[in-house]
Amino acid sequence: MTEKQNRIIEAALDLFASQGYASTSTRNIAKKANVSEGLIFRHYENKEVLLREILTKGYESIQPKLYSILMEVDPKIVIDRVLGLPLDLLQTKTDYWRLIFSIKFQHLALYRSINDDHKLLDPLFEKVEQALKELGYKNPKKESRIIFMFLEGVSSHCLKNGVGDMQENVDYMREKYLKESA
Amino acid sequence: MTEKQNRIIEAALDLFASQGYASTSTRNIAKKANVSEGLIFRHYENKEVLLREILTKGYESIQPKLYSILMEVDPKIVIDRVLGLPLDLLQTKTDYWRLIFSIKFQHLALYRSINDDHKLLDPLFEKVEQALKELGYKNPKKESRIIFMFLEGVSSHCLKNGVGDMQENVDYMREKYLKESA
DNA sequence: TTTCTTTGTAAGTGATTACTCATTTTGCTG
DNA sequence: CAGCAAAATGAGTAATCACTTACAAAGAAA
Repeated sequence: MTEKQNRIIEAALDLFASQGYASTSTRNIAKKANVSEGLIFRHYENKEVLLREILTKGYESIQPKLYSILMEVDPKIVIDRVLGLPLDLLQTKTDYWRLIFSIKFQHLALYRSINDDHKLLDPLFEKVEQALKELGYKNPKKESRIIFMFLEGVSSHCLKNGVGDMQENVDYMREKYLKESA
Repeated sequence: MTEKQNRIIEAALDLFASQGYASTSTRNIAKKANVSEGLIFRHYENKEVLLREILTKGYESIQPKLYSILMEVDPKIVIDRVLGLPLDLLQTKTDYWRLIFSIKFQHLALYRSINDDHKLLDPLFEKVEQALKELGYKNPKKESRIIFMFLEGVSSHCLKNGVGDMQENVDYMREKYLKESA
């Protein structure tokens, strides 16, 4: 990876995340990265390949976090960590997380083909289900679904309205699921 | 509203929802609506005005549902109806609902200016909070936030993966909040 | 130095974009 | 029927799009 290649990736991620993939021109990416437009196509076959490269790199950058949760044995810590994920990713990987959400709705076919490669949250789902089971929940599968729908909602909400006081709500969710095991 | 005007609105909603606003050309809208491209600009100043018109009409079409919930006095029915909203809107107003979600992330400024005009779910939030209070919940505000994050997650999830067995999860949520008032 | 490959640029390409405009058709009113 | 305004068209516009191509630096190995 040359330095200019890095600048292209960073500029494209920034623009894709803030304006959307379709509304971002390769011309503007080149301008922001301070390289010639032709260089983009030397390194990346076309605009979509560039997007896939960005998504793959983004996924790789958050994988350690997912993996460390999957290795956790204490069920309470599993729940605690999973509930903290959206706000964590939102603050440390803002652009990547925003890009993921915008791709979902406007380039569904593309999103699915990418999601087949790196299934982001699927393994976590089973992990949470198992953790809830160990904590004595009667319906671990359905409780797990509720938690994941809640987390998807938190991500979606914060991306458009900002984080605000969402930490409080996540903490309340933590109390709910960790103190009153039922 | 002429008939051709209606065809333009319908074609544009269909294409905006399935391909995204930015990737949909006025040329294709005209072709799908079977009208000349110029006619679009006779009725709508530009592409963005057309989008706003679509969003306003969509909002008006779901307003009766929101209003009937706001008029409901039985707190249990309020919760029940609100929890049913996403799957209801997803099946009866699919394109509009998909469009709303896609606009959120890729045209945030536009979405905010629209959301200022017709605040979709804000009044419902207070209604749910009040209902939970009446049902004896100790933290009605935070429980209400959980419900709305859950609903946003359900909408988001179903738009990309289909409804699937989501009805079960919504029903489980109903049980949770209606049977064990706490 | 010579040769070769990689990295990079600048000026293009045809296709497509949102939008305009001159003109014609349509439908209504007196 | 005449007269007129609104509805509708289709051929335009300049600008922008993703992408190509011809060519120049730059670096490494001989």
